[in-house]
Amino acid sequence: MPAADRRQQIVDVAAELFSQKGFSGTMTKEIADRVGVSEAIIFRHFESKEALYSAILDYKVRQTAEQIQEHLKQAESRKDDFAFFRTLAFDLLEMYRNDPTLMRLLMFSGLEGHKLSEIFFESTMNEVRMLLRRYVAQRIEDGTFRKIDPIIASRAFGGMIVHQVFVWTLYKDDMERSSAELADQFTELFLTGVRMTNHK
Amino acid sequence: MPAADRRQQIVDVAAELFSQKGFSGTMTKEIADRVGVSEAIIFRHFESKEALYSAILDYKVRQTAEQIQEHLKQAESRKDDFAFFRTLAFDLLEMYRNDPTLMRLLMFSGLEGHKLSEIFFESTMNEVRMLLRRYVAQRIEDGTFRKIDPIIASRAFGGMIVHQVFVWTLYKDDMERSSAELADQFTELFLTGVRMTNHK
DNA sequence: TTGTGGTATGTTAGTGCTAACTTACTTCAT
DNA sequence: ATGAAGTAAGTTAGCACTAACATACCACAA
Repeated sequence: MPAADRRQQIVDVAAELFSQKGFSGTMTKEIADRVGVSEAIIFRHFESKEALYSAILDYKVRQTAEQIQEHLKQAESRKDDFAFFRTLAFDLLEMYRNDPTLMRLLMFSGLEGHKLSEIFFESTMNEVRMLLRRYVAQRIEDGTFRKIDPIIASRAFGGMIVHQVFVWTLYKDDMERSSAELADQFTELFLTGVRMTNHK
Repeated sequence: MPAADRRQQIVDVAAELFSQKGFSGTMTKEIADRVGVSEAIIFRHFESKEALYSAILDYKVRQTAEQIQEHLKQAESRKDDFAFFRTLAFDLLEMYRNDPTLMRLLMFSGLEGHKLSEIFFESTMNEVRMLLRRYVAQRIEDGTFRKIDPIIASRAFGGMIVHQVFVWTLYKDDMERSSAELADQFTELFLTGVRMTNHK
């Protein structure tokens, strides 16, 4: 098998394992076995276990960052408030639902204090936060939203989404709701909550 | 030092370490050093590292469960909606803020699939969820709240709170807001969002 | 065509260290 | 002098990582 393919294969398998058991809970031997190859091969492609872990996070973080950028653009192009928030919510929910490994990797590495996850939170996630804050601030100026704290309001909305992902990630969920339903209801609740009361 | 005291001391120190680095990231030697005692002492008090970990989770989970019960009771005794939700939000925010180790332990053990954290999520946290759902359902029946899905609405409110805790736990926060401010705004946003629009 | 070297991909069988856990012994208060 | 509290010094197993060797494939000069 050509080197590039094998490398990618190792990354895929290892991502799965690291996301299940964290960095120190995963053994290189196990990765090798799962790939169906001897342990030495791992170390031909990656300098160390640490380097492999970084490569995985880097890969996942890049991939996710791209997707999120896309979604942000799409959301920004929406003209009405409902479409804006609902698109954002739906896309993020779907993204994590389709790839649960990402959230687990981010949580593990966040807890373990790995740099790449910090970078992710401080760059990509920050863009999401900022977009939300700007949007809310703008609508307050417009007089459409009440005079709330845009930072807290943004966090409230983000919280609904992230927490749902959190629940999906950590426990077997006790409610069966589609991303669409959740996005609809979260958005409606939020918009009703922040709009001027005399507004339709 | 009497056995009971030493035991408690070990639990305290180990809780701190496990919450910082997870189960497999923490070494028994390190715990012993931090306690200022030889490693063998750890194993006189606990059968294994695993047993120590379970003891810690058990201790923390019980302690937290009690606190939460209290808070739920207090919240339930509140007559008006604002007081109910705001009390719940504030108490939970403060609880985790005062003891960040708990959230980290729960997250680590949740990710690692430890039983006790499952139990916690399925018993104590479930009570919180159920209380919220019942309350919301009741208010919908009363005609005070709009005909929303009580389960989703509860999750939305819970999400605001838990996510805030999540942010405090994982990243240096970029916003400085007190639990009181957050509780106020979350509650107001939520209540405005779910109430009948023609209601004051 | 064929032999020859070179390179890429792989394996086996370690090495050395670390970390959980143990044993055999010491100290000391009652 | 007995039992509770503690220690020093292992033992064992596992894990990251490596060295040495094996095989397949390919380019190309004879």
